Amino acid sequence: MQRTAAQEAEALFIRRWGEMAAGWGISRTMAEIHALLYLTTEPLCMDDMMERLQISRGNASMNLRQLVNWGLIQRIHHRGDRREYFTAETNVWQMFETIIRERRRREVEPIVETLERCQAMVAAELKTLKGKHREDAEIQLQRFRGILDFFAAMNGLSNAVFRLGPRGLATAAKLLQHA
Amino acid sequence: MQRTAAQEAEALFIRRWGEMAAGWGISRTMAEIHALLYLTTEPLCMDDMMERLQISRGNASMNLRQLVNWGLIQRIHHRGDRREYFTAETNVWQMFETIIRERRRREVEPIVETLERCQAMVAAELKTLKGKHREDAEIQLQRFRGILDFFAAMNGLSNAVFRLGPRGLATAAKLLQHA
DNA sequence: TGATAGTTTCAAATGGTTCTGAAATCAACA
DNA sequence: TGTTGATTTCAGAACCATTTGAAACTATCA
Repeated sequence: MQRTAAQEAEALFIRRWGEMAAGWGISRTMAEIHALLYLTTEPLCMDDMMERLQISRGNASMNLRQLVNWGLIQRIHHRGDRREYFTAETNVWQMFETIIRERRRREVEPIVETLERCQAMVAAELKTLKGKHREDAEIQLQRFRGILDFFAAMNGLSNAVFRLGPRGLATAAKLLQHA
Repeated sequence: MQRTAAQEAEALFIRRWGEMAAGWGISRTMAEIHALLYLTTEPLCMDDMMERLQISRGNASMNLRQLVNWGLIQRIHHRGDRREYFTAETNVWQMFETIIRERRRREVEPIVETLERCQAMVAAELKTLKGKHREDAEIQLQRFRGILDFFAAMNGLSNAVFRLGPRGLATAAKLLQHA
């Protein structure tokens, strides 16, 4: 059976999307399922995906659940069909916002909290310190502040871009060209 | 021996920084070494770090090399001392730019290349297709384009922000507030 | 050139994550 | 409520990246 260009392109994209995701701490399979749904117009059921990606039922189930939790795909029920179907968000802009918000919540917030605690700990001890020790503590505080400031600025920027909506990125880039 | 707040804060930050990095596809140890150097004013040698982080010589060597490759830390030689010392970039802004550029080069560029190939493959076949097949192929092309456009906009924005320099992020966010 | 301190390399071990497959559970319908 | 088909769970298997430690290598100095 001759494969069409569309089929080959699909396979190629799915593979690469999975590889890229793996480099960003997202499981290859989760990304592959997402890629498959992103490219497909009709909703797919679990068996479709197991067949297409050659994965086990358990694996499919776990990763589908995660994708739903992230808000990147949706469950769909067809009347008169007991199976569940899934579709992906196809608005890339929306996808991006979802991913950024989730990762911020899961990974950035904990480190910000830690940094604030570190700052507080050292600041509390600062007045009891003298000489070299005091200088060192002050430098350490600067370092913590450096990262905190960065994250704050990053949040500000991403919120501003989100606020601009779907064309936000391009608009923002254009605006900044002339800044 | 009583630990100072500064020492505890250091340990806490190093641990969390490593955990965060692990969630982003960067090895825990690499990030811990980086965190240690980021907080320390004097350059450290390999043995200092092995001791401090409880890691083997080989591990330290490999990760130090990677960090140097990324451009996040520098080798330093002290006259009359055969050992190599290392320091980290402490300008968070610069750090950020370095990381974004590296990851773009390593992870984003390959997927962009793949997407362009996918597009080309499908586009070439498009004129031979009719009816439903043609519609499907057109939708697939839209999906590929969607991601490509997104990456292009993202590149544009990050370049614009880089161009603004150290205060770029904050400036950009402020500008966009009023857009 | 030999001796020594320092660094890199690499095969093997480890540890942690992901995946499988079958049993348990759940939900819809008669 | 029982039957059936779909989904979830989970213990063990498989897999992969990281780490170790020792040997090889390199550079410096006497």
